[in-house]
Amino acid sequence: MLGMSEPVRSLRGRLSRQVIARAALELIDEQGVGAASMRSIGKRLGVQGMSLYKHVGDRDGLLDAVVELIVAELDDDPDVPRSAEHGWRDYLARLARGVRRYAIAHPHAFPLVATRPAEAPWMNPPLRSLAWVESLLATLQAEGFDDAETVFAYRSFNSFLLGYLLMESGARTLEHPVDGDGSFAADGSADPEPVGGGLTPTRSDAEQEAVAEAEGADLVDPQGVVDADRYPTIRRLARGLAEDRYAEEFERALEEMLDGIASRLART
Amino acid sequence: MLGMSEPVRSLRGRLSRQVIARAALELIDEQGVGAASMRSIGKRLGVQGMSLYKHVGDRDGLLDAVVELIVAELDDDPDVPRSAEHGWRDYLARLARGVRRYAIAHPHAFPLVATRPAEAPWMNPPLRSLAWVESLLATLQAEGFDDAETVFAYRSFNSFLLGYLLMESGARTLEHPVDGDGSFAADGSADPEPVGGGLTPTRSDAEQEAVAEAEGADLVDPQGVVDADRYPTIRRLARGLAEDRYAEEFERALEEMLDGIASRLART
DNA sequence: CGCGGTAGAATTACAGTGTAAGCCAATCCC
DNA sequence: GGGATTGGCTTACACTGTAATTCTACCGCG
Repeated sequence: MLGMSEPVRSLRGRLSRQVIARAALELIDEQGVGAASMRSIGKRLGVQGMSLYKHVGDRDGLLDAVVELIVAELDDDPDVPRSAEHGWRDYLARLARGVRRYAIAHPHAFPLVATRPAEAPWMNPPLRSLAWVESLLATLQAEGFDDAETVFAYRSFNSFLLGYLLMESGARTLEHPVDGDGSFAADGSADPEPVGGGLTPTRSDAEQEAVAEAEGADLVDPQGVVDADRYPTIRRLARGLAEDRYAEEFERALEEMLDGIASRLART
Repeated sequence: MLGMSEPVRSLRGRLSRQVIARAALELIDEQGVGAASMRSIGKRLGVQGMSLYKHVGDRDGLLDAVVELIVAELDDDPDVPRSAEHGWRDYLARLARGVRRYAIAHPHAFPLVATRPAEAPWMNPPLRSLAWVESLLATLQAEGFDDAETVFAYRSFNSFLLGYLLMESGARTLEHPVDGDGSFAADGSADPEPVGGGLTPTRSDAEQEAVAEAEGADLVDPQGVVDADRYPTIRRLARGLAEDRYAEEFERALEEMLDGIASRLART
């Protein structure tokens, strides 16, 4: 038709599990997981939302694809080793740093990696792929770990990274907010009569809530300043607690975790 | 009206943030977080769904209330100490065991405790309440910890519990499934062309996916049996990896974490 | 060159979700 | 008693995931 430069040119075949996951991850990074709806992902790809189902099957499938995509960043990370050329400590340390890199790259998505149900009880975050788990286990065994030591190291590795990085990415998320969990940001009203008494040693249970001086209650004002009378220690340590020492602390905690594994080796 | 024994008797005042959170937590425990919608919670309380908004303000508020409720189980736990009568090690260990108790009591809800955005960057899971954080920090200081040591111990405590318990509750969740994340269970079709190449050292990026022998791909069959050719180490260690040694391992890992704090104390 | 067959995107439709707005009755306080 | 207020009810709407169906551009074949 004469002036029509590009009459849309057929979207056929432009979609795939991979490009969908990529688009979803972008949305999550920019606006939180709640923003990644089928329709919004479709829109970003110039496609109709329902079309995604041919490739991901399901919303759960979509999220699984996102998790795979994130974990797959390890494959492209040049500092992550394929085998223990410089010993198991170096191997595990580099791998751990690779995991931290992707966790920091996707603070809004990391909780997904950490909490999505696994395909088997031993297939734990943050590796979450048969290939990487096999690689880790086989590498340790090649380094002389026996079965029990290997399992021990695997669990130490997982739970250390999970805990540390969830803490770190949780704190970082607060600095780049976006919205709670999905849906839309509600105005910050609040003033929430807290549900638990809070450390009072009363062990009763029912019918005694009465009035209970429920006024000021646990509260952190918008600036993050806490009631100095009730929480003096927090108040005093607040600055130190908020300080970003995550990088060095990670290195130190990592070494400590590796020491734990080493001492377990020495013990047998 | 003669025969009308109880003409409904006015639901007025029966609702509160607390009873709502309780109902929501029951639903979550039984059927996963996705099952706890405003309307379904309302139904369980014999109430209209919209009525909840007068008490929780928001869905986020609801989830926060659930988290508060769970953490508040520490208040009623007779084995959780209020102060370090038997030294800081005993104090931290008992507190940690209390946290583990509520994590195990609510495996479907624990990810909420672990990942819900905090009110301040230093207010980390799994304690999540000013009262408990204040208690922990003050107790340590009373035991002679200086500021840096206190912060260090706080972080170690948090990230250890977060990691270990998320791993454990994740594995346990697989044994008591229910449904992925919300919505309804999709039939277990799958066969998902994996999104990442998986450990291949190729660093290209685009246009080379071609066919890529994408057949068998990373797969764990319904019985949890893996391809023994491709993943021999996993296959061999599978039994050991799946074994439930969480209780003893927790105790050992806990001691190790406490050792880390102790050695940090000694170093100054 | 044409011509199914088919894969993959579009369309329609529906139940379920969070929540804004307004209503109305029960309760409380004077 | 009689407002005022509280708290549950109703209605309504935009948005979600997804089942079912239709359309259409492309592929391999003759």
